[in-house]
Amino acid sequence: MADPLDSVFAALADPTRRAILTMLLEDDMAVTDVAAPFEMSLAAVSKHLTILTRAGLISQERRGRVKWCKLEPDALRTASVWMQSFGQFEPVNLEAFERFLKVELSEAEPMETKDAPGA
Amino acid sequence: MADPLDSVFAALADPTRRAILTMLLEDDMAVTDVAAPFEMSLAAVSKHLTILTRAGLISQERRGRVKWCKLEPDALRTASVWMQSFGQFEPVNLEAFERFLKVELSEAEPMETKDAPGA
DNA sequence: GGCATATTCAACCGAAAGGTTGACGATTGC
DNA sequence: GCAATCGTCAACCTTTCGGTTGAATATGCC
Repeated sequence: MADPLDSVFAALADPTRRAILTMLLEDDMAVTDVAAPFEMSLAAVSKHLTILTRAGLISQERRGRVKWCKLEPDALRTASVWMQSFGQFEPVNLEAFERFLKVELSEAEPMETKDAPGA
Repeated sequence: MADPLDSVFAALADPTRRAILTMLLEDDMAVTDVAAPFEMSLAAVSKHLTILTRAGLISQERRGRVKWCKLEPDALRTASVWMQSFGQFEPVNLEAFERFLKVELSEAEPMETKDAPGA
């Protein structure tokens, strides 16, 4: 996987890993505490954390016998920027991009879902 | 995969599919033309297009024996909003966007020098 | 030292991803 | 009508993914 976007998007594709990122948004956490809310084993969560780390989405720092997990938003920014480029069709129109962002951020709360493009 | 974010991010995790989306950014294309620049078989590309369709990232419309593929950016927006509402980082900065465009567009070029489908 | 705690490793498993090939159903054009 | 074109389907293969379990490796505590 040469392209970092590969690993970032692959990491984001799993609901458990997205939930972990959301948890880490509030605070840094130890591995055991990250694992607590999930039904799966600790080892499974540990694997998820490895995947998130390799994607650059989190960092892990060991202090004593506890490993602390910390959100690393930079990797998310890269992917976000990539996706933004599809939001508007004039690739170099930064004004449109700016307008788009304003609308986007103000609508950040209601996550509407759309499907069935067949229409 | 209940959550639409699952399928959207999973679709974006593959470099072939991201390349397809970039191609469709310029114009709607027939399946055969989409497949032309890639080394893999037509059937493989057809599968990728099915995945993109199920994620809602593109739509496919059959006219005669040709099936046209069209970008559907709305699905991307859902994922984008998720990342924005998530990010502690300041709203995507325009410099990063500009830098991204330069890199992305210069990388997209050699792929299309083959037969320039849909140009 | 000895034991509990924190985390990973290793081996294994079933399912899904991503690719191939060959056959097949439509559609078009001569 | 028949052959070429467009695209998918079906079967198959290999690799990766996401999970399990049990053992192993630190580390902290008394």
